[in-house]
Amino acid sequence: MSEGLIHRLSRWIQLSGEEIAMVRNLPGEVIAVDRGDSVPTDVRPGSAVIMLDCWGARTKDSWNGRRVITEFLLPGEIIVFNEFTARIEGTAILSRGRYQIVPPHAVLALHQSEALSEAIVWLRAIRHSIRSEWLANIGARKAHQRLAHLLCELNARLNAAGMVVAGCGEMPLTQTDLAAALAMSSVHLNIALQSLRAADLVDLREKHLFIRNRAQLDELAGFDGDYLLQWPTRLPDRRNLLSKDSVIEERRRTLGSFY
Amino acid sequence: MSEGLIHRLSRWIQLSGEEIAMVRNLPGEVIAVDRGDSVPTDVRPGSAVIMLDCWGARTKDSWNGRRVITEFLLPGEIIVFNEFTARIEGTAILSRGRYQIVPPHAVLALHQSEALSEAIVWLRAIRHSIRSEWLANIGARKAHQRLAHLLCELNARLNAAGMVVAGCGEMPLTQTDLAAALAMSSVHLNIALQSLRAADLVDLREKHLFIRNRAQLDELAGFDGDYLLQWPTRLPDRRNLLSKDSVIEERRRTLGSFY
DNA sequence: CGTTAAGTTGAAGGCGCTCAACCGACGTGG
DNA sequence: CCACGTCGGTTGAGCGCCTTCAACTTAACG
Repeated sequence: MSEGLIHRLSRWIQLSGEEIAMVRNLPGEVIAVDRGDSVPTDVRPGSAVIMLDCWGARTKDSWNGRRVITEFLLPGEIIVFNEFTARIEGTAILSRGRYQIVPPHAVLALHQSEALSEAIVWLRAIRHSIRSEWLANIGARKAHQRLAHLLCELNARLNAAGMVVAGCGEMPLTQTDLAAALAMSSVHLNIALQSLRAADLVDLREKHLFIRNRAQLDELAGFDGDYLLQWPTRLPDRRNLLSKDSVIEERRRTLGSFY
Repeated sequence: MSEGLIHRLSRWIQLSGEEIAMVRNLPGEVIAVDRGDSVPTDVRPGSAVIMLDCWGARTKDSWNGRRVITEFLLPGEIIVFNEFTARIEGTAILSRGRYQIVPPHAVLALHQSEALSEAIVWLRAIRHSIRSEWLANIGARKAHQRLAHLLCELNARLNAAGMVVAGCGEMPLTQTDLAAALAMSSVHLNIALQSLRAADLVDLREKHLFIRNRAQLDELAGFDGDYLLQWPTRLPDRRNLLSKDSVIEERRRTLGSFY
């Protein structure tokens, strides 16, 4: 079902045929949506939402009625809901497509696989790291650099799902969306975007993002993809630090707690 | 040892004498530090850092050499390190004091207590929610409102540790620190601060924060403390949704995964 | 005392905001 | 089939928030 997710997971781990089948045949309601829809806030804790082929965003309605985007959800990305998730942010749909709600028992089943469990935790760590980088991005860069940085990131994340061909991938975000994520007005975002276009760095139109000069764009943005944790060192072997039972218990407890 | 942490934990759960003793007698090296120091990056995964009586910050060195603060660590707050933590951000010390590094086995021991485990997860959820709010804060508010909002937050967090008396608490952050957290220049932060002072809303000097007019400050900042999750509803009882074994397993797996 | 860190102030300028109008594409309904 | 409304994108004008640079003060500390 979700080839994007499988592609992402396969980036770090060798999935067995059984595991691939498990992911591909995940149970749970598949929901067809369009831009403007949102994921219900009463998703059962422990469930996971998989963006099958639509884009989404975590949003917050802040002061003055401004809707801020705190995080983008790309096709093939997975997010596990819990008691807090809905209280913190909303979940908006930004493009036509489908997502899936995987019930708690199936999420648990995924975690039975050592490799899948590790990969899912890793994906979550990536999302956390991205938020951190966003704060740094907004805090330190000028508008056109911020935009360049975000486009680099989105391109890399799309690429991680195998959705970039020849530097070009589908990217249905509106300029308003980008502005809401980058803490700037849509008017100025338009200007920043055009400066990138004028320099022939990116081509962003008809819902597609085309990086025309990756090296130069990275340079302008000061982009270093390390924070995306795309090329992980293997998790350190902790079996020599703790007893065997402790290892299992510790994995259960702390792999999920990375900040 | 860490009365602030105990105070924070007690906010939601009734700690037994045994649990209080367990927290108070946590093992692990206590380290005396001063502003400018930092927590080593090679903290063993699974360890926890407790800010006993010093302030800290997670920092990121972004483009142009700017050091951005992504998160403040207040006295009595606890953060569990894992394999990713150090790769994502540094951990700087902002005031003289002491922190403690609790070894993995002791962190696991804490989690043996149902109540403590729940509370620690809750504290982590709060920290995540705060980051989300920061993005919204920076994205939607003007400089003086951003500052007001942060001061409201800090006051509330200090209060959660029982460290505010008559609206006044110790707060050793420099204006440079505040600026680095709020995505603004220290010069303009100074101006924003003086506008708050002129309106007699806050008094910030000699390392103390005094909220002089809470209602008006909240109003100006558009501050709603809900995101601090200070008045939680109880975690929903999920025992009717899953088998007994599943409940235990699910808690282990998903309580840590809240985004 | 000399040095360093933190806070304060001024001046100058530009980056980015708001407001507003307009265009093109698209979908819908009369 | 056309009229219309909506949405997203683009552009212009004006201005003000905020930044940078710099100098100066004060406090803390050896």
